[in-house]
Amino acid sequence: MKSKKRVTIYDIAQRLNVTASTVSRALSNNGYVNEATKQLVLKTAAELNYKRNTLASNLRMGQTQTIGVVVPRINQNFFSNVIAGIEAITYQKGYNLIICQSDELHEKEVKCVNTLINQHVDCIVISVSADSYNYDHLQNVLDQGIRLIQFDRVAEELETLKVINDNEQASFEAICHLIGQGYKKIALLEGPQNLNIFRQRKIGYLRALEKFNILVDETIVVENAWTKELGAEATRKLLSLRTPPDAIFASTSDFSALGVLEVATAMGFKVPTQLGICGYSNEAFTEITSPSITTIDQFSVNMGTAVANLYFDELGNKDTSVTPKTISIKPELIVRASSSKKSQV
Amino acid sequence: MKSKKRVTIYDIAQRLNVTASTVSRALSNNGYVNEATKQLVLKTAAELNYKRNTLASNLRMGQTQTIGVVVPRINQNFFSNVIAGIEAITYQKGYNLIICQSDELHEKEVKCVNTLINQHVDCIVISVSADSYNYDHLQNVLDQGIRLIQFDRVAEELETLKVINDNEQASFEAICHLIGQGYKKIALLEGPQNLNIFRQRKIGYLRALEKFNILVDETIVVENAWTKELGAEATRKLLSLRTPPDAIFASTSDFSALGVLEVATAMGFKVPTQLGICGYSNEAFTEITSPSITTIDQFSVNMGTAVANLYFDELGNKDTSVTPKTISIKPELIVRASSSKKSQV
DNA sequence: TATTTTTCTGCAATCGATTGCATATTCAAA
DNA sequence: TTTGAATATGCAATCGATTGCAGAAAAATA
Repeated sequence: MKSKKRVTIYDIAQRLNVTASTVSRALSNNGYVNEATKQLVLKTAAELNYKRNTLASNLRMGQTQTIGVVVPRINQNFFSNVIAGIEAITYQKGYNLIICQSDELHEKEVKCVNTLINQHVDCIVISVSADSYNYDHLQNVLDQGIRLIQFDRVAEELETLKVINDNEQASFEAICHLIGQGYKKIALLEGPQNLNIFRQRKIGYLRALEKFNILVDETIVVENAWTKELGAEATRKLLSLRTPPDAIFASTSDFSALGVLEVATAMGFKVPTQLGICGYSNEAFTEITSPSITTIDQFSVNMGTAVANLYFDELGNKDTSVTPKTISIKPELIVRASSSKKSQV
Repeated sequence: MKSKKRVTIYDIAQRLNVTASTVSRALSNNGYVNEATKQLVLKTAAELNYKRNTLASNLRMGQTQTIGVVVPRINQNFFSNVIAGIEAITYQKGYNLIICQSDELHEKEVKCVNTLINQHVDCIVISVSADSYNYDHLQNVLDQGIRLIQFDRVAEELETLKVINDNEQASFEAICHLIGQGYKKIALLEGPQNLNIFRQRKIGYLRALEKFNILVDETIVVENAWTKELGAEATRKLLSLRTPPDAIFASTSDFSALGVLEVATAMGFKVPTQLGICGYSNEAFTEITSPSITTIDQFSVNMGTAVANLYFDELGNKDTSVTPKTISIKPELIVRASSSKKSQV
């Protein structure tokens, strides 16, 4: 029942007493074809409900008009937005998207990348998983002559096109803002330091402290606090210190910041008067918590369009090697109630 | 620079002085191959960094181990969760996912489906766009011998496998709950009625009213209020009525419910005492608004796994036609503060 | 030892679309 | 009318992997 034989160009050719070559030329608008013949072919193709077999075509042409995307989690806001951004552009160009998710696992990421290579995608777009410990698989992509674009979480040592956020600057500005609001002792919830984004955010934090001659207090810098639960746990400890911090920068995510807010409220700390909070990512919910949470917008959809445009502008059909290039998108600090001590007073 | 020639089975064959047939058999573990030869092939393949060309393989084999997914919006929570669910299963089975987004546009949806057909995906999984006005393109999928599974928003008249939520029942229960809490005049914010899900939710609403002998008041049934803005606008009107409703069921989405909440609060209506609110979808933010919003959880990730499992269990490699079958997932009413009048008093 | 069975490998066709080259036809310029 | 260019179409190879068939070699059985 299933495999009703698909219609091919040979079927059309036979019916019109021409060869497949002619049909192919008519359909692809390539080379000389008599206008009348062409119309006939088109008409017959429509009648027979012909659909081009992209597999065959791609095999012959040596390219697939397909871009493979590997992200840690498809259903994480930031990534699904980036994907949507990529899609907006690739769709216009008639490109397809194969989406893989690494689940933050290096092993799975490697498998995904290999599958994409096997699929002969024209380009692989990736944001690496949190536990990446080497980038051989990405080097491999390059070796196979496949374009590679990294975004957000990137392996800095690989010479590829990259689209990143200026995490350091954003983080720096966030801390400056907190200091400007009068907070004196600012804790940092940091993410896995093997990821560039978290390293950069920490650097921004340190740079801001330095600027204001504040000594770094390692006891209020908490590692790996990047979920709501971990953020909550860290906060419980921080606020139980003899001299607790008066602000917490959840540099990992807004979820973490939410954990901070909930625990702080539960422990009777008034936000923002007794405790300032700043998150990262501008998740939708940050606007509607009470108080609303100060955070950093990453322009995720734009990041996606930037990635796609980069491909078409820089790599597209060019056959030459490409000079590595990094596009940096400036995130925006969004000041909300959770860190507005001055305006509150 | 770019097109470093990829290694093929012929390269391996040449090096070992055998034919491609042997190499193919060795690599695919198919048919007779001398163990020693096989090991040699495997070793050489690894050395040369050989990657199978899936295009060629798929063309020859007539199937792609790929499933195409079409959703209205990739970066909409519900859909990205379903996709994540699908991915979890398909990944285990070694299948690939091509993701398309219809942007709620019928025309684009048709194009996406056609692309997927051209790509010879083994199965298309779709949730139709809001402005679908016919389903020829889906019939076409079937005609091409491609499996089709619909989920959530389905074209009921098409005889395919379907995975849906029991929207009617969920809606019914939500209204019963509101009535049970003492709300007497319950407004409905409804979605586009060409979509099954919104029709069903309305039916559930009507059925619940009927059960309690409440007459339907058409003036408090608002069409197409499925964004936050539209929900807000509708609420502004509803609450300005001479006798405003004392509860609003935003059957379209939690965003709409959020709009309701914001406007109600702004207009000085106390939630839940003066106005009960119930949303739909259990978006993350519903838990952290104040008051938190009563809503309905759709088990979106499960829906994805159900879809994928359905494919492998029912369609997989079977060559027969399939009896249409509908899997209905029971959503769960999550009662929160926004509708808990009794417990408040 | 003769015969059958099993294992191994190669040949060549196949999947469907594309394209360089060759041939044939048309049309226009000389 | 002759010549050259432009137009139309066909032939056959190609992309890379798979597989039915056939022959050869090895192993098992009579």
